[in-house]
Amino acid sequence: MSGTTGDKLELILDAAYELFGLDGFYETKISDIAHRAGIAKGTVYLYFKSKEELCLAVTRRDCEQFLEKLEEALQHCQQLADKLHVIAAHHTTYHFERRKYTKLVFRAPNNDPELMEYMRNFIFRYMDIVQQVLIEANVQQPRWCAESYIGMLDRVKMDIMFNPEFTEQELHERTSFVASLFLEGCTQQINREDQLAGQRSQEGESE
Amino acid sequence: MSGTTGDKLELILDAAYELFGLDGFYETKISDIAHRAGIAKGTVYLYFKSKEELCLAVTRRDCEQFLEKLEEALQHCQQLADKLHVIAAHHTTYHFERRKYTKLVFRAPNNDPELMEYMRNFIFRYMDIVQQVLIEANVQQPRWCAESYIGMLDRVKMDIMFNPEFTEQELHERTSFVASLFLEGCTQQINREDQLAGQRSQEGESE
Amino acid sequence: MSGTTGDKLELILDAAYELFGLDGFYETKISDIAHRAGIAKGTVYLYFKSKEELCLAVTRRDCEQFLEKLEEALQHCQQLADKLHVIAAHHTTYHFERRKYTKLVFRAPNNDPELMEYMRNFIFRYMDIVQQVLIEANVQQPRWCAESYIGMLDRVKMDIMFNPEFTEQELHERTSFVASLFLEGCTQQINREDQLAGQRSQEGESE
Amino acid sequence: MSGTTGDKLELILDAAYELFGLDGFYETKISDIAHRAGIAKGTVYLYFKSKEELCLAVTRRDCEQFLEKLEEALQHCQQLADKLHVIAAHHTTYHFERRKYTKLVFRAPNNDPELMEYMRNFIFRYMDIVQQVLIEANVQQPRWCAESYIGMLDRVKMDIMFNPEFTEQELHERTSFVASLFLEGCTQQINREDQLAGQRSQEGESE
DNA sequence: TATGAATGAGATTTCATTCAT
DNA sequence: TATGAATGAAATCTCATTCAT
Repeated sequence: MSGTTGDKLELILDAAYELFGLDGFYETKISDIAHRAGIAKGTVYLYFKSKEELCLAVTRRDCEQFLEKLEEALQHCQQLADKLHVIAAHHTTYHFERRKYTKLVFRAPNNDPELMEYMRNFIFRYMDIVQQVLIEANVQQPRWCAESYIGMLDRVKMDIMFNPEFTEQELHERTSFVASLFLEGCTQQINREDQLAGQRSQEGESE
Repeated sequence: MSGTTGDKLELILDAAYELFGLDGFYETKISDIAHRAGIAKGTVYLYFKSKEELCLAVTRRDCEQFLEKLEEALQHCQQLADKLHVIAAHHTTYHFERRKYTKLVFRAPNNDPELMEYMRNFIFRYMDIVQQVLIEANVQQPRWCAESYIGMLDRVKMDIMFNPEFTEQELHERTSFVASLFLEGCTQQINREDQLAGQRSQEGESE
Repeated sequence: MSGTTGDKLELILDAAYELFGLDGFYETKISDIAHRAGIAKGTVYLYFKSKEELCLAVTRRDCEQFLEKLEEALQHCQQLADKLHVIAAHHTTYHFERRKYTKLVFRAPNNDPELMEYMRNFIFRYMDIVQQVLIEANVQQPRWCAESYIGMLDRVKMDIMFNPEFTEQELHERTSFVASLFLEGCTQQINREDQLAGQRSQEGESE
Repeated sequence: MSGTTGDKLELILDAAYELFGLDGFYETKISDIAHRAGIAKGTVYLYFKSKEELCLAVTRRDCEQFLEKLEEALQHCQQLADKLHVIAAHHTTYHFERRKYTKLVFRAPNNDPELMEYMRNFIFRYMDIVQQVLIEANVQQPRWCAESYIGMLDRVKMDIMFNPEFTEQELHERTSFVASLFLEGCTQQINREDQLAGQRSQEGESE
């Protein structure tokens, strides 16, 4: 009545994002979504042909936003280390901010080919961006590196999701940690540690 | 007599693993499972109180096996590098061998607390094993390192799952790559590359 | 519009009353009720949350009607004897008119606490009405008398239900009989009979 | 193994009586009965063709016992008043003793013709006994009187069943009350009361 | 007789989707 | 567009009964 078409579409997407994210695709009823959006059940079907299509739209909006913001953030820095940190921070922060809803990813319709295809594509695009950063810095095997980096970050995401007490403080630490681990590997730390140990043992008799 | 009982339980678990893995929890009907196991629908309920409980049992069997085999494999090597490689190989191979079914992980019942708890626990136990390996090698931040390593491997798992043409050859390459990246970080490679480039440019005119 | 809604609810209640009454709660399938009401199975669940709730609604409608009509009928008479007759006639006639369906009372869901509570309450309300009539006439032990009266009438109801050939003629006779028995007790009749017999034997030799 | 056939049959009947009585026919599972009887589910079917037949057997045993005991008790008295009291006491006591299980009557299979027929028959036999007592005392309309008497007693039974706090004390009072009400009617009490009131008002000015 | 694993018909209930208004 | 009552397919789970041992 008072709103335009666009308004209602947005309302539906918001409601669906929230409920799919909180309860999962299968557990969320169209009527719940309509109720939360403050519209009638039938109206949902004026905008989306099916529950699956709605889920795809929700996912798409979320993922596109994710990529957009990432690209924007990457424009403000030049160095590899900076860029990696930006990527990491974006990944973890994005999911931290949406930690109530991030579960969406586990709770999508299992057998919707369009959604599967979109997700496959999304991850490619995400990897492409990271890969590009690595290529520019002459990193070898940029594709696989990119993928590994995203994997490391996704594990942090899982922690955020599974652990309700995950703090912002921890978020920053973990973010920096992942970036540095990726850059230098774990051996660096061993080496340094060993070197320190070596120095210490030279200085005196220690275990 | 008692063998028959065991048989049937195993038949159900196998059928359920296959169908949950192929089609997802929600898309799989108990009657499908029964049919594939060659038994009657009601029989499933003699062994499992509910579909959720069956799913939990399937998941549990799978995950326990995963951890058992990992620990066994780790006993045959001493060096950090070897151990990391064993972990990586186990992770990727395990999922490669079950690549038709690994989807199970995405397709679990969304809101079954017992399953959620079990999965949470499983990941902890997995991380503990990796962490222990790192601790023995004096790696700093062993917990976070372990987690990152698993994240990197999980990303490979996703590739295996999403990409039907993933080859065994690629599997080995990716496995080694992840282990080495984790050890040395991506900068190592840049450095080497830069050094090589430096050397080459000293020797003559290079691009 | 709103009339339609009411219609459907009424249709369901009518169908359920008929089928629960004829066949019993457990033997009646929701699909039967829907079919008889000329609607879809799912529609029943728009109006009633469960089969039990539907049964409660059916029972409630029936019982409330019973009490309403009773109270109305009682307003038209003053004397105790008249009132007792009205009560008896109402009880027997009500069940005679519904003799095909009265079986409902035996055929309720066994363990629905709400229904149990409602029935318990209904019988109290019924007894209160009868008790009030007795109190106004200074009858001693009005509670227990009321209860006994209802018991006597309920036995007639059972006869009506169990005996398909129960006639309207018999109905009236039984009704009057119960009312008079309740008022005067069975001894009265013995006495009269004895007196009559005594008189007769005094007058001469009779049968 | 250690028991005879008779033993097991009795065990089953006992268990079935208890469970049908406590939970109702539909809510009681054959497996529950077997469990409580300490035998295997299949064994029940060696003794009874179906759940309905078992229920019939349980009911039959219960009802036959009821009638037997009643007839026995009636042999020990001569006067109408005594006999009526014996009938009342037997009815109420029997159900009081079994008050946990009396619910059986409401919870029988709805559409088993054999059981329906048996119950119809049982009530006839019960009424015949009471009727005979009344005939011997020259009570008019002995059939209807008998029926009314049983109705009054059945209402007490209902109270016993529905009211968990029904005491033995109350049981005796109610029993006597019903017997006396049946004999003398409620008017007697009014008359007496009125006479007393009349006497009192003659003796002085009292409210 | 006794067992209890196996069966499978069948019932309730849910909910995505439609469509008359 | 917007509504929401109505639909009905479909899925889980139960449990009386059977039967091989």
